[in-house]
Amino acid sequence: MIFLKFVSRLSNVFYFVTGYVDHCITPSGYEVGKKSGSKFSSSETDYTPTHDDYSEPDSPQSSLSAGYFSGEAAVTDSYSIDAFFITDGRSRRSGENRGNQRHTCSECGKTYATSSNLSRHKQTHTHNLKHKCDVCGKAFSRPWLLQGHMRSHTGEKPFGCAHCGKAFADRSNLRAHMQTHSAFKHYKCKRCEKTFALKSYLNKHYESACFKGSEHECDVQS
DNA sequence: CTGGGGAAGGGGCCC
DNA sequence: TGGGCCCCTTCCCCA
Repeated sequence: MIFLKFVSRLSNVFYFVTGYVDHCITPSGYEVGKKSGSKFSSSETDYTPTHDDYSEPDSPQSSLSAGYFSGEAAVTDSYSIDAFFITDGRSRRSGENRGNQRHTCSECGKTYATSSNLSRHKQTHTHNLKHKCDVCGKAFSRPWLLQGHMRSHTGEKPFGCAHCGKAFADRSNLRAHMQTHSAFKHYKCKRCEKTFALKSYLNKHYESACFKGSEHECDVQS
């Protein structure tokens, strides 16, 4: 069973921020990541924000780096950049090719891969927020949203960057932070050709004077 | 205007 | 059916 799970993760997609090694991080920092066993380098696995091009990993090693930072906040784990950008395969892309019947919401017409997903979605129509914070009273639709919210009260930051030591309460925020370590800026403005490391930066740029009032589309620098 | 981080929402999938 | 974990995305705020 454990082996099957392991194999399953082997087939999962992953991505990696390019340019990081040569342009940004300290050698020692990268070595920490290398210890995780990943053989990938920027030359062989380019991170593509459109997620159109994934490569199969040759090595299953990932997860956590050897580094451990204990800053002001309690950091449970620290993640190297290569380890961090290897997913466990539960990404939204993994089920796209299944071709299963979609489940449609009778209220809004949105479709979902599973009945469970549809059921969960329907809760957003009823506004049934049954997961309530004991501290501030704020309610959430899902338990893990409450968990993440509680970290804002406790100051817990389980996700640490193995390269700079900064810790985050949210994994996605750490992921975004990892991209700031990359010297390559994958998102390019179609009008002025300025490039940005994060898509959100580009979107903000689009809302700036450069692109105000005209059509735009996200372009990815190749 | 850009860069960065915090917080939250919601879909995919597994158990 | 629902919890839990994954992911991406967006919004907001601040330097």
